[in-house]
Amino acid sequence: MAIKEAVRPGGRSARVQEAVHQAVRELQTAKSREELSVPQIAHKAGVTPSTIYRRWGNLAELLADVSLERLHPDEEPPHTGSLASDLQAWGEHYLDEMTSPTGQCMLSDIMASAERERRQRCYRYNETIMACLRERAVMRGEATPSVEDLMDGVIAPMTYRLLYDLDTATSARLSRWIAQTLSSTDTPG
Amino acid sequence: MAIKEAVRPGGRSARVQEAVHQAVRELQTAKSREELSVPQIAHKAGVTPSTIYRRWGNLAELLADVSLERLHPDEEPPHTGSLASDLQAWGEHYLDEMTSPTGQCMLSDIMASAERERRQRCYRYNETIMACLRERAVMRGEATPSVEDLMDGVIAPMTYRLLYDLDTATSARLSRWIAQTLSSTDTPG
DNA sequence: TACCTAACGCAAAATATTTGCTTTATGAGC
DNA sequence: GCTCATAAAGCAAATATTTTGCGTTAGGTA
Repeated sequence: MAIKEAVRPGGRSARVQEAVHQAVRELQTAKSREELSVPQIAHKAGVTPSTIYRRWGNLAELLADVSLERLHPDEEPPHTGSLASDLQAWGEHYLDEMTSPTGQCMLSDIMASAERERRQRCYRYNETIMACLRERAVMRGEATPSVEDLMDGVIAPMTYRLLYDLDTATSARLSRWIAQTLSSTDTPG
Repeated sequence: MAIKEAVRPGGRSARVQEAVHQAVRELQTAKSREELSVPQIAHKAGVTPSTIYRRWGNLAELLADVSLERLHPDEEPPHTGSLASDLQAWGEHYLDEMTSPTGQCMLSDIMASAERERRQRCYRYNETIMACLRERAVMRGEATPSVEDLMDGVIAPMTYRLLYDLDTATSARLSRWIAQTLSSTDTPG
């Protein structure tokens, strides 16, 4: 099953998709992950289970789809004056979200997806944010590392710890990652 | 369901566990992930499905259990003379394993596990290896970063890309991560 | 307006999962 | 060694989920 990006918009498909997503989001607030089932979601969404199976394949992919949508940037990260502080501010907000039970579920739902594309989209999402913050810094004339270096130096350790060792995903460490990553360009040569 | 580490060893439990693990490993070579099922594994292992459900809870946890066992260090990483080259050698081998279809399955099976403990064990496993390589370097009198810095600087970006953006998990990048990580201690202050 | 077709509903069939109860095998105490 | 207590396995019935074939509906297009 391929990831469907654009179902015919505005039509019945779109309504069904929205109803199902909505049903998942509502049920998630009331029930634990293990209590969720496709028939249950289908019933709440006013849809037959086979519709869900045909569209998403299985529960895991559906949950991953919903989580990925939730991840999307509501708005641009706040401006704080420097790349270091932009990274710190955005990162602390992100850590807050992702260390919460809801955030942890989102992360593991996405990781549990068999679709490589889906996981990659998660990567691209963070990449877009890094590119945005970096662009601001460039405009201000700051020396900046490449987007790739930001991904490796800041996003990677943060995500790694969010996934594997939650207790060590802290804003104190975030500061270190940022400092370390920026230091390689601040004093070039 | 908690992770069971030590079932009564040598007894029937151990035999069942081994038979089931074995059955999974054999079936994995012949079938794709989506074709695997608990009843099928149970049959191959000469066991009833309910035994598997009671011991592991579901297919995902069983697969995660098997994958985690496979991850365990067969032997100590080879000595190559310096921390940088030890890291490079071990890392290339690890990348090789984990970029293969089998390795990718292992990773996602482990990530799909709902058990935080299980994922954390994966972290500890890498930490042990980093500690081992670092210890060698210390014995040789090399300046070395902390284990935590090795995790953040080398393991994190490598794992992050293995999970989210496979094509960019390359040994060329590995060299960069190693160089970058070691440079912060090579020329201290 | 009249197709064409993707997506949905429905319901039966196939699978998978859970559960209550029975049986077996192991380890502990004698 | 023998007996007992118990954890884990087997079995089978009851549930629940997932798949599938086929008829229906609603958007899109000519």
